[in-house]
Amino acid sequence: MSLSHALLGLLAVEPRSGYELTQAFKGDLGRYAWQAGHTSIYPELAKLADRGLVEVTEEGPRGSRTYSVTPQGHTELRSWMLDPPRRGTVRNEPVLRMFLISALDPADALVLLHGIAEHTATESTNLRRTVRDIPATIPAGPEGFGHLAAEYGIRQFDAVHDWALWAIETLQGQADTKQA
Amino acid sequence: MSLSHALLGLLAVEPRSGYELTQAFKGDLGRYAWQAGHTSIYPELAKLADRGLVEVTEEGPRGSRTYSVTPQGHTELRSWMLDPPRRGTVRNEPVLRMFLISALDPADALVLLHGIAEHTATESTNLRRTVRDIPATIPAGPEGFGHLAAEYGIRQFDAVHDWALWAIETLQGQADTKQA
DNA sequence: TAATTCATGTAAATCGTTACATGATTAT
DNA sequence: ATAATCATGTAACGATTTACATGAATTA
Repeated sequence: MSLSHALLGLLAVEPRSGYELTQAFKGDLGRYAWQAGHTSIYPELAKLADRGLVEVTEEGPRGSRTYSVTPQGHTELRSWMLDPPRRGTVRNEPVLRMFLISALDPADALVLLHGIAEHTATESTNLRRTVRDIPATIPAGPEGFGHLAAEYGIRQFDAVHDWALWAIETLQGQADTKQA
Repeated sequence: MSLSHALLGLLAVEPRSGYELTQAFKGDLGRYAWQAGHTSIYPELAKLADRGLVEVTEEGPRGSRTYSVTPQGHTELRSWMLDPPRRGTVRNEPVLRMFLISALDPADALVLLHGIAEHTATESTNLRRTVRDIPATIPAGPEGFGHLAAEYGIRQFDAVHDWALWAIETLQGQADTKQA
């Protein structure tokens, strides 16, 4: 279960309350990497605190509690990040669709591929816009790394886009050959 | 929950028993797209049968039962494949790590990035070998599509590899600038 | 003062994994 | 005969989601 590590990582960048963590999951993090709602975040914070990996370092208005990562928490996070990436849960719907394309007839497969080409083009454009809004010089601090993640996304979307175009050509080429 | 659609898709390509489906998830499908063990597959097959999306079309030795997709099942599968891809569960550990890179100090970040560059190079090479073993001409039937999925994987790994090299340069460039 | 946002929680239901369990058939 | 593989299942536990619930502080 990686929710604990997601929380640890976010708190390592900057101490936050459960509410603020919940907001973080509503942005690109939840969109591209890991989803979580407040009903799983609050209990998980309590568990992390029990294990001594985080602690409440500040209490604010409306009963808000700001959590920080303890030294043990940092150690745990670091080893999860750098350890031999043991097989985590693989659950990727878009890729599953790729594997199941063979269950569609060729006409439907082309419709699907055209949709993918369109979607990836849109997403890539959106991410490029996001990057353009970030100052040109990469800041030295934690913010600079958002740049790395965005660039990662752009390259990924572009690769899938190019693949979809290639796949469409390949399938159409086959169909033409058959008809001839 | 996409397990039902994964099963539907696999059975649409070719009728199989629960045991054979379990084997399918042990290959590239489970490695890259969707994981499932027999303890979730058997109950799910029963549910699909209850809903009339699959049916037992053959019984073999050792109590094995071969399932096929019904017409309703085909309809359901097709709309899942082509429908506006509503947001499925996003749960991607590698991408989560990308987002949390900012929680590491620069030296650790470089270690992580080097590991990624190495890993993606290896995976890409493996997949290229797999493709080379497939006959040069793409077969017309379902088998031909394995080619598409493999090409998808290769391009994805190459993109991440290039990104990691770029990220390493970017981070090192920053460090150098700072020191100068 | 009414609506919105901030801020946290619990309970029930669903889903998934691990461990447990059984027996038939085939290969050595 | 023994081991390996084929073939299916259940039970307990843990994680996740949806629905329910409350109240403080801020904004209009």
